[in-house]
Amino acid sequence: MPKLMADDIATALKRRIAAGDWSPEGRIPPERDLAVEFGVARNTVRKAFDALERDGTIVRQVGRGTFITARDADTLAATVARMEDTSPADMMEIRLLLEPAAAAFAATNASASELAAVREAHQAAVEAREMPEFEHLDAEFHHRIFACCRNEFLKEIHNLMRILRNQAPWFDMKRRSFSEERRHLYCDEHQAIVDALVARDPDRARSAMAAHLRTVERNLLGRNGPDL
Amino acid sequence: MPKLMADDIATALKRRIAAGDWSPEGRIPPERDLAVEFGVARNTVRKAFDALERDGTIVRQVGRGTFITARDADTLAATVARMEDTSPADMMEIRLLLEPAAAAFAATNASASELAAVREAHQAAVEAREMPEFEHLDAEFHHRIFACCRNEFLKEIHNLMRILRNQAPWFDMKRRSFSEERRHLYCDEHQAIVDALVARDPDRARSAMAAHLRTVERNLLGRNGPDL
DNA sequence: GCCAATTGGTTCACAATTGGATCACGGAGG
DNA sequence: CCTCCGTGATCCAATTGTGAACCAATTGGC
Repeated sequence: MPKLMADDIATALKRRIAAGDWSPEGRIPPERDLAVEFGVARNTVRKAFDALERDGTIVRQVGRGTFITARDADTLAATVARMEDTSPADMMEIRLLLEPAAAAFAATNASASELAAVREAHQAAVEAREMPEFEHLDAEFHHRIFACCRNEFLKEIHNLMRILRNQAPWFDMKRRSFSEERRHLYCDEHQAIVDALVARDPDRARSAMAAHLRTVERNLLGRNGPDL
Repeated sequence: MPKLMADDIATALKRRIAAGDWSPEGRIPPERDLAVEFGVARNTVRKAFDALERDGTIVRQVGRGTFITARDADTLAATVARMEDTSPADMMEIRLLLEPAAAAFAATNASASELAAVREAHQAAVEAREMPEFEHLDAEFHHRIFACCRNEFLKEIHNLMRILRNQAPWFDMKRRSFSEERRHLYCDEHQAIVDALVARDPDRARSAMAAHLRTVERNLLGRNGPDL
């Protein structure tokens, strides 16, 4: 008979919580069940829970159950909230990481109709004259490339970036950096990307996209990107 | 059996809305039908709808029905909901894209204390014996590398991936693929990454991480990754 | 224009589950 | 002998799900 079973159970529970046995923000099995599982009286489990409750790792609610107090870092909502503070520089760094790869994927994986959709978005952007409309079509162009990748997760990550970039501070920045000359440059670079996709040339697609993004970075942040 | 069904149903509904199951005209089946479909009392479905109505994803009208408000798949919440269905293969593809780059960033940018934190997590993982604990420390190791990158957005993306991988279907998959032998292999590969970081060698860090992830991919998906 | 069917809104009593609290019992150890 | 701690049991209080009934608004057919 080991001394202080309650303490032992408390530490065992802590480890299992830390290990993620019951997902964060999740519910812990009822005291009665755990008592059976540990082969111990319910009162003893309660003692153990008392300790965990005191140091704040769990919360108990009559009639509902016992819950792990999720640390902020471990919830989707908190993570997304933190993303909303992303700086333009950080964002550009990630775009530079993901989009050339996405363009390469697209060059190998895209179906004919998907390619047509990309060209169509490009064409629409060429014809757009005002800044908000061009902005929207530009984003659509990039998004359709991601839609060719055969990777839903990558597509959703880009979706996320697009939403973040559509929020107020970004919009002002884009407006300030916009000019007719730059719009033409972007269209040319888009054309180069489309050409590479149509040619099914992943490497050229990758480098065309990288070149384009470095241009965007230069215009947006007023400095040279790294030479990748 | 009160097991917080309303919450479960609410998240299920959110996901189906995000996925566009019964869009596009925006109408959701009647409460009575859904109650049957979920095998649950109508009152319970109503509870779930109450939550969705509060956070504005649906609108209800007596005599007409329940409708999706944000038909736009362009909200953060919907995007994240769709991410929850990410397949392991897609996830691994993105990890293979981001983590080697992150390791390279870390090799150049990490502060001494951040490097120490990475080593500490590695050491703890080496000493862990049980599968859930090792799993958790393994994730922590990877996350601390991202924390060295000087890119908050990249860090949060990884956080997001970590949370997704902690959900039920993934957990079972990881458990099945786990073995003592593989744990040792992972530890060795982690060591190689740590060595490269300490040596401040971005290229070696990148390739060590890539090699590690290909091992993980092989074990998790039971096939060879592409030779990058 | 009226009526019936559909659909969300509301309320109620009931049962099941779950944490909260207390008590008597018994063994281990001082 | 006395204290500490786990056991087993009992009862309480809070929450949730169930099933049913009825109301109110909308729609569509007659």
